[in-house]
Amino acid sequence: MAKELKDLTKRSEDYSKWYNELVVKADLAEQSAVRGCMVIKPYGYAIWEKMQHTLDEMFKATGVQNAYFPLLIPKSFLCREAEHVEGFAKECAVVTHYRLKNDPEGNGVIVDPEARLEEELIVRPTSETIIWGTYKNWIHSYRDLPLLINQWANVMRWEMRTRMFLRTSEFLWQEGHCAHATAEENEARAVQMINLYAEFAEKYMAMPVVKGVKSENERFAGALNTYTIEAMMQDGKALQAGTSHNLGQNFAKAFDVTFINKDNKPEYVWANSWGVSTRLMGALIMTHSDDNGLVLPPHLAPIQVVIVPIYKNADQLRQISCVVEPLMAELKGLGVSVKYDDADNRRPGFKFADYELKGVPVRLAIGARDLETGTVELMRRDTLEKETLPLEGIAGHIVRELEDIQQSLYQKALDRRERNTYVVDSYEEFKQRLDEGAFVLAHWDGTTETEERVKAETKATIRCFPLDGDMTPGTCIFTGRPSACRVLFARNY
RNA sequence: CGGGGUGUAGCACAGUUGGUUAGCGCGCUACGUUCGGGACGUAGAGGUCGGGCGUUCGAGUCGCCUCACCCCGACCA
Repeated sequence: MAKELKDLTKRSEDYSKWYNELVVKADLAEQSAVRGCMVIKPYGYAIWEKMQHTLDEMFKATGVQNAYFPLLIPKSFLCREAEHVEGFAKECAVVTHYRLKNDPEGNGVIVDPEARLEEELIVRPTSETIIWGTYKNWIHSYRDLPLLINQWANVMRWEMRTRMFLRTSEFLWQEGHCAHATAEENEARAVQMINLYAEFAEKYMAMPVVKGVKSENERFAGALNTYTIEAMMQDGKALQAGTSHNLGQNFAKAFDVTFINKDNKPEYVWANSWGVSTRLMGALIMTHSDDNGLVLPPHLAPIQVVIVPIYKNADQLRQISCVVEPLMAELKGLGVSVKYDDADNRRPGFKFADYELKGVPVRLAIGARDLETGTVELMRRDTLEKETLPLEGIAGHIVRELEDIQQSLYQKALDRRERNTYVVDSYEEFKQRLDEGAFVLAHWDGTTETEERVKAETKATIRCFPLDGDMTPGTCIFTGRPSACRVLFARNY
């Protein structure tokens, strides 16, 4: 037992390298042989699929359709939008050849030097360029607009340093690319999508977020305006969880995408793009998990309820199963995802610990004792509290309990963020609060120069101008110059 | 690309001033006893010690080279 615990502690230490000593390694992913890429294991992928399906339905409700564009982008496409190149073209994987051949010296295969591509292809780091290259052919009239497209895809950025879930070389994401006829409609769409992300984060991930606008320095290469949702992790650091960009007419101009408007005049199309990635899984882990492992909000848990039978022999198991099976049917009828773990190659204690590690929100245990008394033991993953309840009416109770867990996870995260958010008026306090792990609302003179100086001195960056922030002018706490409003500072992942 | 660190069984590690047959724990396999918080006993399987070259009678251990990974910077969702 002591050894087991030590082992668990070791796993905890191991995981802390990634997640700042917050949670135990929950075995969702592992590093692949390819530099900085991850293998997402089935249970981890099930969580991602749940996120995908939920987001997909939300997108479709706003009129967005899914499509798919090529993985490889001709290098020339990336040169079209100057600012985009400036911000993005650097850390990319490049395809230079199209064929291998057998090594004449017998050492396996080599790249065939004869097979050099005339133009290199870039493994997409994001798809704006190829999509706008395509939109040129799709958009001719105001009747073709708005064009609302989303793609679920993988992208690759040759990151110098990778971190599981938060910054892998290859990651899974969705990227929405919309084209609109007017600037107003376009801006409204960018705002709509950041609101959608915020709703997803709060309702499904139980993760409160600050909606805001990025500073000029932090915004997407080629965008007029970048909206962001920023979440606070358990150590007080910020994580950018989703973005939505108003790209103005930059990409339309770069790719010559015009339409004939109602007055029969040609006009450039207005563009926006928006995305969230497997980073959300990192956010989920770092927001709720504890030393026993994952804690999943019921709305995203692949398994919401696990039932563990406790029995001494096959006959007892049969009796327990007779009680469990109708309950399973009832729960499924209520839309609850339930697993009955009657595997006899693991003992109950092992299963308990294992499902805690997996973050299953509700656990039921039923043994011979319960059969006699007509009860069941229910445990909540978030509080680890156990209760013995009558079997009668348990399904309805579970549904309410799941909802309660969802709410209380959100409330707990919100309380933590509010407790650790400070309105600050001196540089001294600014530094002190950051060291404690906090969000800081402070006045700033609006210059990139000051922003970078603060980053160099404190490692804190401007996360955003909060959309519902305090708009009262003041004086910059770094330079004493006038400031239009308070901005949100934090250290970030 | 700079600075630091680690490579020994599936995982996590120990391995003395160089010494003969390379070890512990977890996991794995078989059998038995167990089963309400990660069970226990017995018996097993599993290693070109990251790779290469060198020093030596002898290298997991020393030297040089190389590769991979991790951490801190620059880059970034």
